[in-house]
Formats: sequence, structure tokens, C-alpha cells
Amino acid sequence: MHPGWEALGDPSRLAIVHRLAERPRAVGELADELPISRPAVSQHLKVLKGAGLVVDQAIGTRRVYRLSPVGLAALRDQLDTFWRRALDGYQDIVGETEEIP
Amino acid sequence: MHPGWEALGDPSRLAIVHRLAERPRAVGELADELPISRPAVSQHLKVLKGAGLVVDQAIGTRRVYRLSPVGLAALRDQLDTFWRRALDGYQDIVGETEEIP
DNA sequence: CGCATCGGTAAGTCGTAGCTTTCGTTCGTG
DNA sequence: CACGAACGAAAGCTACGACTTACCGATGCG
Repeated sequence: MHPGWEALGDPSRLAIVHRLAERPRAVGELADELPISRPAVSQHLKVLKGAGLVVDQAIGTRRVYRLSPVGLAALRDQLDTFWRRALDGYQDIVGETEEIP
Repeated sequence: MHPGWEALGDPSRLAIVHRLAERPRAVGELADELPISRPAVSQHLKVLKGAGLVVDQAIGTRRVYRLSPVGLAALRDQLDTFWRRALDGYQDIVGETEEIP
């Protein structure tokens, strides 16, 4: 639903991803560690879930969130494509400087 | 100077990166293809440059921008780390379901 | 030299994303 | 069954970022 890159663009959401990379956590657990309120964390998790970067699991009254490998892999692959194309362009600049002295 | 993830968070900047992935382009060239004005493109390029995602090269009156491999690799590696940690967490959930029946 | 092209900077406007507070709902527990 | 814990949803406020127009410096060309 959400573009994915915009999800990681926000500092608070990136911080959440960092915490979830260590281990899965509940909403309140994240809110305790971050300088924002718990509803704010919920809103961010909603965006991250919409982008397919996290998945949630209900355990009693708590909701445990964890990173989603598929969503992260999609962004990583796209970034990897950019990186490869950037290398190709870097080859060009070397070739040009030799051809146009 | 800029966090890097916020740079790719904006749709216009992501579009610029997409174009630069095809081939290096000048500022006006990008502005013609995008639905925003040329100064807006300049501002976005400034952010991307601050994040180390692009490098510029003056050719006459024109300024040609191209993707920077190092900046992109940094983000890709960090995303790859997230992905690997996500896979580890996925292993845990399988183990738990077997241990707590 | 003027003149045009190309691009960065400054100033100002406007929308929206992020946050908070409040409320409603679900689930576990005594 | 009543109470508390945990979370999501709604409403409202505010600050910031993305855009625009206008201006100015630098380079190339006749």
C-alpha cells in the first residue's frame, strides 16, 4: 500500500526497524525505548506494515512485531540494482577521460 | 550530512535516482522529464549530494549528475543486515511453534 | 563585448506528515 | 464479573519540507 522507501524515510520508523532487527518486540516495549508516545509508535508500525516491512502477531493482549524478510529483500534488491548501474556509469567516466584528452 | 534514508524517502528524489540509474543527466534534463520546476530539482540534488548518493561534474555551463556507488552501497549493506536479522527472527518463530505445542 | 543558456540561492506560501491527547475495544486475571 | 493492561482509531494542532517565483553568477558563442 505504501511505497516502501517513504516508510524508511522517517527517523522514528528507522529507529523502530533498528530495534526490531535485534529482536521482535511489542508496541509498548518499543514506546518505552523511543522518545515518542505509544500511539505514535502504533501509527508508524501501521505504515511499516503497509509497506510490507514488518508483520505482527497477536499474543494475548500484546501485539508482537517482527521484520519481514520479503519486504526488506525487495528494497535491498532495488538498491542493489541502483548500485550496479552506478558502477556502470563509473566505468563510462573512466573511458571518457581516456578518449577525450 | 543528511541521513541518507530521508533522501530516498521523497518520491521526487527517488524518481531522480531512477533517471540517474539509466544514465548521467544534467539538471535541466531532469527537470524536463519531471513534473517539478528546475529549482526544485536543484534542491533535491543538493540533498542527494549531501547524502552521498550522487556526485556532480561541471561541463561547460551544465552540471552533470551521476549516482555514487559508495553511498548506495552503504544503504544497501545496512538493508542487507536488516534482511539477515529478519531471517534469524523467522527461524525463531519456527522453533517456538515446535517447542510450545 | 553583449546575449543567451544553464544552474544555484533566497524568500515566501501551502500542504501534510508526525505527534499528542482522548476514547473505545479486546483480552487476561483475581 | 469487574478491573487493569495493552493496543488501535479518531480528532486536532503544529512544524517542517516540498514547491514556486524572482534574482543573480558563471560559462559559451555570435
